Amino acid sequence: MIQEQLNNLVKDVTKEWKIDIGEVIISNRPDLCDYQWDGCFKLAKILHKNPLEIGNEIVEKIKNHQEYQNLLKKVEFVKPGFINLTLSNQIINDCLKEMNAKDKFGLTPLKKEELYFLDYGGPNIAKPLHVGHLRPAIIGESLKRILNYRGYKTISDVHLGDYGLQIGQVIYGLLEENIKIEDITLNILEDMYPKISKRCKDNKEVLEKCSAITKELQDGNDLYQKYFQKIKEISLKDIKRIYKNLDVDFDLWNGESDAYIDIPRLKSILKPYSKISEGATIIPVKNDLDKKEMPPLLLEKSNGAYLYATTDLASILKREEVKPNYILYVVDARQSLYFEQVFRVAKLGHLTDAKLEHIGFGTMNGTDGKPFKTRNGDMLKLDDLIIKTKETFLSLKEDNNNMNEDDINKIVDSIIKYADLQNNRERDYIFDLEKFSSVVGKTGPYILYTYLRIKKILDKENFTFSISDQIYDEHDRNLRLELLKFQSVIDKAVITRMPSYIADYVYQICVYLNIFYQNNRIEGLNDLNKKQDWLSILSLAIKIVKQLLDLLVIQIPTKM
RNA sequence: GCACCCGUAGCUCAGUUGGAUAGAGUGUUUGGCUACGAACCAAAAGGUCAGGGGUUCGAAUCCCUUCGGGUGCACCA
Repeated sequence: MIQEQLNNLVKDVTKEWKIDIGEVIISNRPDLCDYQWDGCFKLAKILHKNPLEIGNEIVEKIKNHQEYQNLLKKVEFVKPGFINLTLSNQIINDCLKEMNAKDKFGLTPLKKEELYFLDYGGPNIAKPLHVGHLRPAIIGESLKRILNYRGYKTISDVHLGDYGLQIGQVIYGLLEENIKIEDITLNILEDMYPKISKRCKDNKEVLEKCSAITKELQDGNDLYQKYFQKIKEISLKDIKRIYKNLDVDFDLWNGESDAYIDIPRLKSILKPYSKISEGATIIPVKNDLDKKEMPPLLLEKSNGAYLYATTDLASILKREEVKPNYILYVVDARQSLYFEQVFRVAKLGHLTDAKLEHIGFGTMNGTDGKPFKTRNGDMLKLDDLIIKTKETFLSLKEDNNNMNEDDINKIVDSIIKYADLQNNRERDYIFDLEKFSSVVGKTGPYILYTYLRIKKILDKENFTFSISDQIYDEHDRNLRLELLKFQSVIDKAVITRMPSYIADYVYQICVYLNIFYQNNRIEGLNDLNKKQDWLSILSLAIKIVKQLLDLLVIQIPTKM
């Protein structure tokens, strides 16, 4: 990897000072150089010298280094204190050849193998999937693919919300309306939860009844268990259908109810740390370093029923069986305090050796900046979002109606996923239906379109990959240089757990591809060497684009 | 009340161990199809990085403070 080679070069020429100076980074002034290094400032400060003096000294050393001719076309020291590095054509092309030849475009092997356990999706079996479920599903799936691609082992678990109060509420409603188990349908379930949930807010008595049902269900009440099984069966079938459409996949379909058998063990482990407060079992997690308030974790309700926290902790015990190095929870950022509590309890009881991370994502707001709701105050169902996006897409061009169904679905899917994944996941974001139907600019279709138009060139021509040591113009060079960033982008996405870096990168490659396309016509080229080089570069570029799209859970249509 | 997050172009947003001239998309104005597909490319205009103070050779980024917005704070998930 080129960046590493440059780093080694700089380290080598500065080793006599034995000072840790920063890394060589990709230039933020591409008009001046390809890579930059700003360690002169730090060196100058520590050595009490003029940065200019040090800079010139280092430049001389680099020029005299044995690797210089091979790696660089130019190295210079510029005003405030930067060392600017410009790559030689030779090394750029060598790197590209290597990327093409090696598996995963030459991604360096991991230093050690680790297992990531990912908890994402988190659908609730009592209610239909709505647009709010889009983010955890897509971010989680994308992260899983990124980690996997980087070489880590992963296990994904959907972690169904299937044993809490919401089930008690639905069962209460079904019994009240005398709906028999065999008559339960998806539609009935979809109506029931919001109805009873609202009543619980207004009426304490109903809430208590639902709470009691939940408790009895957890204790194994036969009738409630039968209702629960049926509700789960119907609901899960629909949930699986939607995730399949989204190309989101899980290794495990466990839920809160599956964690139940580990609760007695959990309770005994946590016994030394537990206290009874107002009839409920709590675990204080505040420590002396806390500036903020840190409420205790509620392990068991005063009526003996278990909560989200109980099953989450019990799930950790179960997950520990596969000895994960990390457990990632891809859940709404508003739950950060909650996860802080859970993680502290997990540490108290030494439930796992894994590092626990809350991968929070921002709240989805409407265009008014308030939490998103449809006109009638509900959440927009995920199915409806897809239907609406599809309708808008078809109305854009008459040609779109002539495309095959599968291609249309893939494009619509790319619109939705790319609109979501390009956001920095930690921030709240505006859910704008208009944005979810745009096909121009920085969108899924822009990338797919770029891929297909380049693919078409390649399909017409007969060639095998081979590149000379030439680079023909600035557009050509920019494209080649962009491809070299592959490893550093993947690494950044892994470290920050942010798919948006991948989304950004694939867009940037496509921008350079389109500029190239516009300026450098391949068809009818007389210079056969140039033609060969360009076809090779384009073929490598779109292979990379395809791979990056896969990491973003986006599929490529046959045409558009 | 306490705590956390956020405030960057008209709008939506990048900018993460502090670096050079703060970047995209969209919208506005304008130019480019006899063309490997114009779902594209090119150009212009658009900024007190919420305000103030501090640290630093250097701050959108770190610290303090004011204002504005959002979120969370035990029997929901």
